[in-house]
Amino acid sequence: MQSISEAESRIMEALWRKTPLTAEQIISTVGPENGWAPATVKTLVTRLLKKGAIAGAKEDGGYFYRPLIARADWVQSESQGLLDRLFKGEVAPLVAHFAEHRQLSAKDLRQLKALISKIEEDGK
Amino acid sequence: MQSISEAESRIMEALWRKTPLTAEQIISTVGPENGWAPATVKTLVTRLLKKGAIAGAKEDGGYFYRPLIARADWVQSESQGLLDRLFKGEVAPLVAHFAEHRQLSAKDLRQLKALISKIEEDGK
DNA sequence: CTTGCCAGATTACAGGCGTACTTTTCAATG
DNA sequence: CATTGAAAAGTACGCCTGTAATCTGGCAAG
Repeated sequence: MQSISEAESRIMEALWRKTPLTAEQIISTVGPENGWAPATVKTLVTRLLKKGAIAGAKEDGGYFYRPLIARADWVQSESQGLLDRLFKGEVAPLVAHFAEHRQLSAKDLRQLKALISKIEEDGK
Repeated sequence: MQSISEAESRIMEALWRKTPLTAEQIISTVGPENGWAPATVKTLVTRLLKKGAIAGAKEDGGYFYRPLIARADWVQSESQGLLDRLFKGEVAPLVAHFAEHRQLSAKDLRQLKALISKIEEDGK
């Protein structure tokens, strides 16, 4: 509950990509990705269990882990903090910042315009 | 150099708001803001000194601290990390996320449209 | 019924962080 | 020159994190 650490989030990402996963599967995806020993992955899984961020249960022949919190919720709390701390909670300055640092691709621009149109459409 | 911690960033913010500041001034702004004892603020200042994030020097009668790194640079590394970790480096999904969570104010929308227009204008 | 495997718990340990006090070292002032 | 006052360095300490190994208890297979 009290915030997922950086390393722990790697486990979560794996589970959000594909759910459920066995311990074996988590270890074989997340381990190599991060250069972690199996024991390390198990520790992180244990901590996530204790935090209530994931749950494990045996289902049809295997033992599977599932995330208990939604990625969107996690993303929300992570990005809200940054937005508040760095940009006084305003989205536009954040985007402006990325624009200044050449992080705005043509694709982003296209998607942003579409997004804005859609929002205005809905609001109408 | 190796990343400014959350608590340390409060000191930096004070120095970015107004530079230079004396130890006294830092303590009297940052301390109450965060409920920190003077000793705590001094520790954070020391760590920032050791990290090379700020510098202290005596100038006309007082001892003043100045930031050695620009806020823009710090904001950049902070937000880049989040963008990469959470949104695969794409800005549009980030904005979409905020839109879905009602974090997009009318003001933001207006500013975003202006920003996009300006970018397209420049690119032309 | 026994044995072995695996999930979960326990233990380990160093480094960073938040919080804070104490000691040392200078520079200025009397 | 001596004292003082503040800056900087050192000490402290508990918690979280990253990294990892080991112990334990229950279920499944033989």
